[in-house]
Amino acid sequence: MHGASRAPRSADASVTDGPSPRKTFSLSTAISYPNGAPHIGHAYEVIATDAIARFHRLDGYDVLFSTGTDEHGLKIQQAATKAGITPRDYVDGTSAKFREMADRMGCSYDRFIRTTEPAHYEAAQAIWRRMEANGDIYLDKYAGWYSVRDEAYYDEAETRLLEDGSRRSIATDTPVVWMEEENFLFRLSAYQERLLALYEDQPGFIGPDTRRNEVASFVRAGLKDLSVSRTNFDWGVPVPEHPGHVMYVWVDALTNYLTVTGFPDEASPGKKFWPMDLHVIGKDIVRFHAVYWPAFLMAAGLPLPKRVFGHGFFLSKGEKMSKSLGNVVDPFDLAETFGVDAVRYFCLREAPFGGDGNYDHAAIINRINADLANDLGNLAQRSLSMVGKNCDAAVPEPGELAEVDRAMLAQADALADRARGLMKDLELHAILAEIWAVVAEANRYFAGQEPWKLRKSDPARMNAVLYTTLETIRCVAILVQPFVPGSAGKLLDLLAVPEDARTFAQLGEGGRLKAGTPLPAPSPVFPRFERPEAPAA
RNA sequence: CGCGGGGUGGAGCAGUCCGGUAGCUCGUCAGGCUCAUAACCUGAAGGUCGUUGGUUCAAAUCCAACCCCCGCAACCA
Repeated sequence: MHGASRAPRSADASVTDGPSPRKTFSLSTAISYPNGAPHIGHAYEVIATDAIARFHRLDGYDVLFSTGTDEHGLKIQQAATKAGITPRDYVDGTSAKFREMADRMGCSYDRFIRTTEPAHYEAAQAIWRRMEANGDIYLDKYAGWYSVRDEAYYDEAETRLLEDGSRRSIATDTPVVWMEEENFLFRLSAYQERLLALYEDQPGFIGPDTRRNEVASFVRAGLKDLSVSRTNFDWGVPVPEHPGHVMYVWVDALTNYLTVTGFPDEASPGKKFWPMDLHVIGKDIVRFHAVYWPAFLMAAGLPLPKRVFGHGFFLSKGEKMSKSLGNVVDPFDLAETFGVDAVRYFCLREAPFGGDGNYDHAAIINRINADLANDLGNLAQRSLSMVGKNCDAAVPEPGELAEVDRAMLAQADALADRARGLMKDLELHAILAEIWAVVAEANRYFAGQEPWKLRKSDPARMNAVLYTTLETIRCVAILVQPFVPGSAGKLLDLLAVPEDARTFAQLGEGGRLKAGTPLPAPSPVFPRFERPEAPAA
């Protein structure tokens, strides 16, 4: 049941055998709340996480990459009622769209978790029982002004009375009603010191740094116990032994990360993936992942994830995208217009990972044409077409390499370690910048060596230059696989690099091109994007 | 009163933690090349780094005050 992998994993099959267990790397996106259509933000998160997952797979790790949908809660129940169908039918439809989106974006998740799965109910109830057994969950009567829209209680002072006698929250301006509930509370207040110690001792737990500062100051301001059950609706995971209660959505939702590792089954093959190495989430839900989640896990006596990273948002002309402003960008449209790899490249290159980015058509077109088509695509095309015409369509014999050639290759070979170092800090944009610096260098090298002149004056030298260029492209292509998997694969096809020779272990001396290997006819890998319509106003 | 992010050549950004010739991408202009996807290479123009004051031999970078922009409701990463 667990770990059903749907994406082809060519390289993995051959190396999983053998007695020594490989080092693991497990990571997740947040699970999406499917009460609307997926937009570019969801796409961004799953694309970035996919790139990190692919990077580690290529680097020899045994990877678990999970994503999915968070399907419970009052808002879903209400949306379903409005649509005149059951919550179950409702989420079956909307969850599928999120999964389609991840597929469309070329994401190689190993597990798409839905919180409505039986396995997840079991996990959520198991963690509940553990927290309860630890004495951190207790029953309490609660009364206060409740906002359905916010799913939150407010103190009377946080509300205001309108002229018509109704009451609204001041902060959110949503209607509130007086509610009295018997609720289970989680003893969050007991974890304040331990959480602060966690942030202190494990500075990498929350990233980027600015987010950690925010969270730490929030915790330092004092934590109140958290209401973790609801009785006013029933679309949720039932609280064990208390059929009238369903769990607060965040208890339920956060537990998905355990579910995907097979929790609570001790014998599950996924157990080795807990604790996860990384949760990639939006900056708006850092608090839930960096405060509630570790507190729940501490209460349950379970190990904590290594890192929670809050990425930024893509803004439209500096404004938040929103349905009401009508400036949302549909990921399906984007992929249709520009191609999946172009969208992936843009998202990961345009904004520093962790910071906000700006989306606009001119920017993505510019990236596609300048970086993908002109720099890398054209480098491949100009070198491969020379090889096709002048080297019998096979990898040329390099002969003795000159100093410039070796310097070029040294730069390409140095990329892997630089990339690994930057990946540790999740500097995805910087990895791409480093790779493209080598691409620029390769273009300079090619122009400087003028192989088209050597063709007549010194064919052996031409061969060395072309070989060096092809080899540089090979290294670049292997390294960009996590970011633009489809195009990188095509590029490697053009270089006749076998499917099983495309991991980071084959970078540099580990897998140099063999002279004489026949090459297919070159064709453009990254076409330029030409505006179909007249320049927009 | 608040919390956070930001104000650097035409545009978008890096650099600010650990002061010391202001850098990158795109755009513009000029030149080169012709292998290549009107691509590639070279060079140039263009910024008193929000303002004011302070520390210092030296500040985009440290300190203080101030000004401006954007989030901290909702659908939502």
